[in-house]
Amino acid sequence: MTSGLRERKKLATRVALHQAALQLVAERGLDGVSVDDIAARADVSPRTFFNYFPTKDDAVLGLDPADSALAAERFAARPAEEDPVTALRAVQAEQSAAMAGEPQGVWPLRLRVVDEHPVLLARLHAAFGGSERALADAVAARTGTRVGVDAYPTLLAAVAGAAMRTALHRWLAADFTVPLPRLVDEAWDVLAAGLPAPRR
Amino acid sequence: MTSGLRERKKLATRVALHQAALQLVAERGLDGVSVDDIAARADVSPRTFFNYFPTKDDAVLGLDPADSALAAERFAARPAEEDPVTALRAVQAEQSAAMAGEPQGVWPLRLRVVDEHPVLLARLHAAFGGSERALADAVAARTGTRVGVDAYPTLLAAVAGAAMRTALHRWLAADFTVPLPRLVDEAWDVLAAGLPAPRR
DNA sequence: CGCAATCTTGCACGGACTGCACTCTTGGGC
DNA sequence: GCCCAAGAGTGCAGTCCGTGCAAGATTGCG
Repeated sequence: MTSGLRERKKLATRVALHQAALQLVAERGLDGVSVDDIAARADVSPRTFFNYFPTKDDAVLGLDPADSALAAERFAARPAEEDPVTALRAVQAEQSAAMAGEPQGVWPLRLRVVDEHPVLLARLHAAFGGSERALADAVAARTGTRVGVDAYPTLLAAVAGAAMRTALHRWLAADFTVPLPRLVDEAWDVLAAGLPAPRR
Repeated sequence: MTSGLRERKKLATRVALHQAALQLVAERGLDGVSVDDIAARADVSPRTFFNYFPTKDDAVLGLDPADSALAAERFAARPAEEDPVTALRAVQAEQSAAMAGEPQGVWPLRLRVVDEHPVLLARLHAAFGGSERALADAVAARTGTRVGVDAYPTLLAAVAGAAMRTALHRWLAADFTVPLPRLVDEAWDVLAAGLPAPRR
């Protein structure tokens, strides 16, 4: 699983850099923290920082680049006879549970920090965008449609992103007192019903 | 309407900077163009550039900051008895027609450039995000729901963004040979139906 | 015509990020 | 255990982005 010492060390510094970046920015704000600060707290040279993250912002978010393919893979792994929406709901149920269950409450902290820095929000959305593109391909494969030609795959992928972002937004607004998977589920209920106006 | 000479000149340089940025980046790529280059082509000093745009990326996109409130305003202006989805469809019909009708084909060029530079895509999505937040407030006001508490307003706003982005994506993919408003409309048809799997 | 507000510009600076070259560590063959 | 090749960490120098400040030019208005 975790192969050599080399791999483990590399992962460790990556995590250390992310933690340092996230915590420092939470304390001092994005502009109050320099790359040098982050590198110092993680005990590496400033130059090394850029061997791990291409950008200060990326270090703060600390997203695993492999994550962008994850949703698409899990979607593709669902039983073939399943409705696309049903399959997607299942995938996001898993994912949201995983996010909520991460140790140290990384996601809550991430979301708080992101909420205060529009730039990071843009970066996060860009990451979602990567997932969505991969997901659109998977949806196209499953439904026999074509990305770019038919509306369905791109739209469904984008809507999935919308569902997740909405859920995250409400999760933050509720100060993380509500289970994230439930919020995701509620979003899909509204979507599957065709977005009817709520009765007042 | 257009008041003094001052105002007109200011707008002119703003447009000049945007055009210069967009065209240069289309020619040489984002990294092949510096702020100095852009300022030079627009005939202003490099320092002045930053009086108009906070960022090189923003100059390339050249979005009017007032646009972020536009969708919400038009939505609020729709007849009160209208279904939220219906109202939103009408707003996006107007907007997409306006975008497609802009002189010089600015939007096609923008989209081509954005397509080649993920960073710009992130910035563009951030701009959409601004619109969506304002829109969510408007939806909340209309439906008597609360942003952050209820799913509906944030979700509907996010879905509207998804519809528009999907339409823009297909517009680009079709090399702008299909009318944008039709693509927007198709997206909403699928959404209003609850995202049923397309029959193969 | 002349003053006040506003724009433009140059200067200097800090921070992000990159290419290059050098050193140090790790992993594997012997 | 020894050695060497690959990979990782580091320092240095340099480019470009973006900002505060203060001086110079332009416009609007009385």
